[in-house]
Amino acid sequence: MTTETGHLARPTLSGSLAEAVIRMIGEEGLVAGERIGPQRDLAARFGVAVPTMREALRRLEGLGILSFRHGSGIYVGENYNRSVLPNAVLPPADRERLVELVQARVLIEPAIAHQAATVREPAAVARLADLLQDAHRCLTTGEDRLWRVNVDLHRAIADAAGNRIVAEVLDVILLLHAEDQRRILTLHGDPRADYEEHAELVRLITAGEADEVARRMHEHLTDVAGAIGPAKD
Amino acid sequence: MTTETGHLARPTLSGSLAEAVIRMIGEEGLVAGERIGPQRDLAARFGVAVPTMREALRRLEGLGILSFRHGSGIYVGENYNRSVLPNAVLPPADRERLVELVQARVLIEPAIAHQAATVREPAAVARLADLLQDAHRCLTTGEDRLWRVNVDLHRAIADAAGNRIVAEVLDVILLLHAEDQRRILTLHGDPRADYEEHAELVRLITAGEADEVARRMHEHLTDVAGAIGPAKD
DNA sequence: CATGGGAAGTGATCTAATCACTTGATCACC
DNA sequence: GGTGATCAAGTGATTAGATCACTTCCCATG
Repeated sequence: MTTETGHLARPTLSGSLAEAVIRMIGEEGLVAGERIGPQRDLAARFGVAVPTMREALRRLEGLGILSFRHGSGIYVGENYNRSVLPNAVLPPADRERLVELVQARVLIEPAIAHQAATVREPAAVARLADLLQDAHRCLTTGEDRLWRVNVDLHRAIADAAGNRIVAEVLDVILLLHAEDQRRILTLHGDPRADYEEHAELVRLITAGEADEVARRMHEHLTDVAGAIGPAKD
Repeated sequence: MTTETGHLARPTLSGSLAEAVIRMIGEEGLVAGERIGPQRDLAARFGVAVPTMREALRRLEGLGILSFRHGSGIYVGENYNRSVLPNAVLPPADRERLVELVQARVLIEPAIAHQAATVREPAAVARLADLLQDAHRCLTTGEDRLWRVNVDLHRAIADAAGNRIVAEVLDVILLLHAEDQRRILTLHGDPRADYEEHAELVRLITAGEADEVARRMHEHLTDVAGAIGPAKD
């Protein structure tokens, strides 16, 4: 029970190498998308053989902190300096797992919306308006992008709450079994009603109506959860 | 679409190997702590050279899905079939980051407590009583374990909510910069008051007082956040 | 100016050998 | 007979160098 080291110890060479690479990225001020040196140079720099260096780099690739491109180079990934990460190699989800995923959203997102209406991070609030408009466009033209836009809208709400950890948590939840979530939610959802509810959520956040937006967000998500939850397949 | 592939694609050999290993673990029904075969056998089985196989395994090690023990074997780790993972190689946290961490708890935990008082997963509720008693013992004897016990109590509350995703989220938040969190919270906290508040939280959960426990949890955490938040160092 | 080819840079994989650590059994000693 | 040291086998860790595959970009050609 209370043992649990959380796999944080790194007594191994490969482990300390990974740590050293992280430090190096920080010192050189590299950001996501930029290239780190060639593996051969890195190996020489840290005084190890290429395969050993590659093991350390692969480890970071698993976390999404690095990204390999054959023939091109090794690049800093999106998850560098990100705290909460999704398990990228998760076994396929059963129905129960998906229900839990949606219920987790029911639990967390109202609180996020409440905070968003309180903090109202300007950049994110501006993006809310854009996304809403974009969603409306997709709705009239029937574009496939609608799902993505709606997800981005929920993420923008989290951004408006002004807390990176919270934003990352929601990000991960929305990313987990993303395809399954999309299938299940588009199946049970009404695009028109979704849009109206999103518009109302954005209005309430902009107006700073924290309590009301939390209530509405709860309803917005409970509708979906209720539709898929009880169904036993 | 907004770019962002979420590093889910695995066109590389090392990537599909990692996926295959995950499948293999599932098929053989292995659980955390059990040994997977020797790397040489695995390499032969999947028809690749040892270094290539090791790269795939290292990638999973980075995620905490595997654990290497020199001379002993390679074992299934705690994070197998876990959805939400902590970044184990995070650069050191600045003060702002730690404040966000605590604020994230303020945001999420009241909702968790509310759900816990509603669902009241029996096993977890039973553990709550045990942990409370344990905390009391630590308090009287002045043991160092108190911090760990208190953290476990918060985690048990999340378990009582009966949602694995939510429990994992809280787990990760409590694990992030754990040492910094411990330092900052023990500095500003009053062990005696903490115990009383925890006892009240447990009582309310057991009694199913969802709204009240959410309010109390919010206060319980706001006290701490308020104490460390404004201070500009 | 556009295009195709080729050279250089870089990652991907392999082979095969050696070293280091763990584990368990064996065996000597008490 | 029990206890402890020792050793052998199993397994991970690291190395070296070579070769193949992919990307990028420059330059010559049309």
